[in-house]
Amino acid sequence: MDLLRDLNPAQREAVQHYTGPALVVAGAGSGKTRTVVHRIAYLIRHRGVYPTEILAVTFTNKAAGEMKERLARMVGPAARELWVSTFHSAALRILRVYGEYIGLKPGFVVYDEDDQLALLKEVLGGLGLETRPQYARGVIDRIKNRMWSVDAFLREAEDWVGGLPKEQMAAVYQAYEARMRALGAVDFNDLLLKVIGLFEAHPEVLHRVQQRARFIHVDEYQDTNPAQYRLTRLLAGAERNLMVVGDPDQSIYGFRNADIHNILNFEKDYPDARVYRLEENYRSTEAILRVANAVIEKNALRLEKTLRPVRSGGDPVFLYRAPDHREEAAFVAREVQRLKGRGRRLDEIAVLYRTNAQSRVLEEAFRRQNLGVRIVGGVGFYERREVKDVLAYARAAVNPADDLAVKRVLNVPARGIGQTSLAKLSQLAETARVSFFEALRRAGEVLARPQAQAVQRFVALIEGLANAAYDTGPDAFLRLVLAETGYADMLRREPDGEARLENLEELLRAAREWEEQHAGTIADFLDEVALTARAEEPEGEVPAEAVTLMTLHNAKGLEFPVVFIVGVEEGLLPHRSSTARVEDLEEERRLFYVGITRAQERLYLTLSEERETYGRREAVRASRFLEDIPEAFLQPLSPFGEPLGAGREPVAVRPTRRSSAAGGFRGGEKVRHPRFGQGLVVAASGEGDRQEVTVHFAGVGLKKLLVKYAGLERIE
DNA sequence: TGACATTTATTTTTT
DNA sequence: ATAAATGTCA
Repeated sequence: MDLLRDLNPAQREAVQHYTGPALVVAGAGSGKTRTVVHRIAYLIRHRGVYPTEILAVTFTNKAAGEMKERLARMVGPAARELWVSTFHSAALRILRVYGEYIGLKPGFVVYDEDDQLALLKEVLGGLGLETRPQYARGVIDRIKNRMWSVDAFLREAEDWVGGLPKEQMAAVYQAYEARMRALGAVDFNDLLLKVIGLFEAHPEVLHRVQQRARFIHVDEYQDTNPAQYRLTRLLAGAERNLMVVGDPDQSIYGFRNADIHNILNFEKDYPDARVYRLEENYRSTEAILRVANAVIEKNALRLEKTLRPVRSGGDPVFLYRAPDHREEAAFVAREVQRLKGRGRRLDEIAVLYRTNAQSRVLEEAFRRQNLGVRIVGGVGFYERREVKDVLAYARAAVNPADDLAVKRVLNVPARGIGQTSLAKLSQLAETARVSFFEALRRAGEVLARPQAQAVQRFVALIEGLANAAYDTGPDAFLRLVLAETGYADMLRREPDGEARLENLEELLRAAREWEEQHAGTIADFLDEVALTARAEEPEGEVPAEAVTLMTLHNAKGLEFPVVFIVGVEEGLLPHRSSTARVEDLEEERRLFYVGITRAQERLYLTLSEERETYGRREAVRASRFLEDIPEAFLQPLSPFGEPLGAGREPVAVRPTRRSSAAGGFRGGEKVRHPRFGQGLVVAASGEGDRQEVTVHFAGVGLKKLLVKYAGLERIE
């Protein structure tokens, strides 16, 4: 297969780039991944580079998996020698090998956000300080990301941060770090920071890793944070065979300390960098792209670039304004139903929103239309209580120093070890300066006979699990946990235990799937889980045919023939928390841009006039970003998806289902009104005499009517 | 200790 | 609207 065939001139040049730094500015849908994959294949086939010398870093594990697959197809078995992973997975892998060099315990665990918060709650309580753990976590994140020392923090930070004077916050940070060390835990930022520390303290280790990464690719470079930036520079070292790929217009992770300047300044960092620009868009129609360009043009912080469509013309971009969020969701569902009727497959359709909370109404609307949905992200699978409990047993077995995990499962299921006993044991751990688990071993010193015996049984249980952990695969180990701890029995006795047990079945399935791909123990599986984003989790039962629902953030890198972006309103997009600063506002605009450029053929923008948040109804205004789009680029729609404003009237109406019980009306029914004529019920509330319906009448618009007086007649 | 009622926070996005 | 945290009583 010719690696250069089927590439445009710009892609071809990038693919043939050999040594030295390179920046590939790749607009949305410009064949970015394709270019990287071909380049790696080209290095192997035509430049004599060994696969074991190539590293490719992606943003998500999923992206890494996809890239590996495409490479396998292109270069065959040699692909297995390539190093393709995320920054965090790569860092963890390095630390598992070289961690001892910098004093990491062999069995260290990776703490996720929830663990951090739980620990911080403890730390704040211990210091007698009052602030939200989330705030403290945010500050600690910032300290680590900027790689500040405590002194630097005291010098640089505002006097009052995260709800505390900065001196107190510094104390929180130090206590947090000390506890993390004692627990044998590292947080997400630590993964990167410790590798940086390792490389700086042990150049020979850096050198060895560099042999494994002589040719480096960093995907989504616009979303790298300062630590990732530093790590990249260290790895690129003197050889500097570094190709970064990205699009400043798609930088949407500023809140996670990603710094768009990393890509904007690449040419300053590497003055001899070659720059390749991929501006030809193969994904979207011209109609969609001109909207995208109109939106992103308004940003100041960018590298000038215009996406050129390859696909001319196309359907107009549609705009629908709903009376409220329910009707907005109903519109989307009806429209999807219509598209399905015209032969669209549901998996060709995505609905994107700014916040996860918006998914709920949509899910309900789709269910009413009997349309399957697949929700990506949202309430995390690995965040469910039962999953966390079972994994906490595994963590406790792998690393008994993990106090949080031990405390979590000590009395789950109930073992008669209550708050009082827990407090005494914690006290003992603190005064004796030993781990909580060690304190459990000495329970006899502080507890009465029955409690002490219960604790002893628990200690024996964990020790038994710990013994098994060395040589047991995740599936078998987790089964052991369920059986030995009585956890499964406990769930069987609970009212909603059935659903929880099913979730655990899902966990076991995930473990088995993992085992098919990797060889390893429960400890390795825990690593995997720690680095898995919510968007990459197992999803449980998904209908065979389903519409995809997800946040705009999760949609990055994906494409769909039909895309709906819902809630294009002030307060949501841009989000209310991001309107104060220009940088934040520009990021919101990029987020909108990312959403628009996911669409291949058809794009719908929808918004509501009223929306319920926190159970409170509020009037909302259209997003300021809509004003950036010339009116001629948008086609307003009626509630039935018929073009408005062009003098055309709604025609075909699609009743949802069977009509309801006598008298009552429901959404989707066709009705006749003595004065307004034919119309379609778009919403109904209340019952009997008090039933109120919202009806859309051709040429009249939406009317809210009391059924009792309206004199509506059902027609079909 | 557990069942139940009441209060409170939560909704920005996630490796 | 809802889930989690807190409080109250048996």
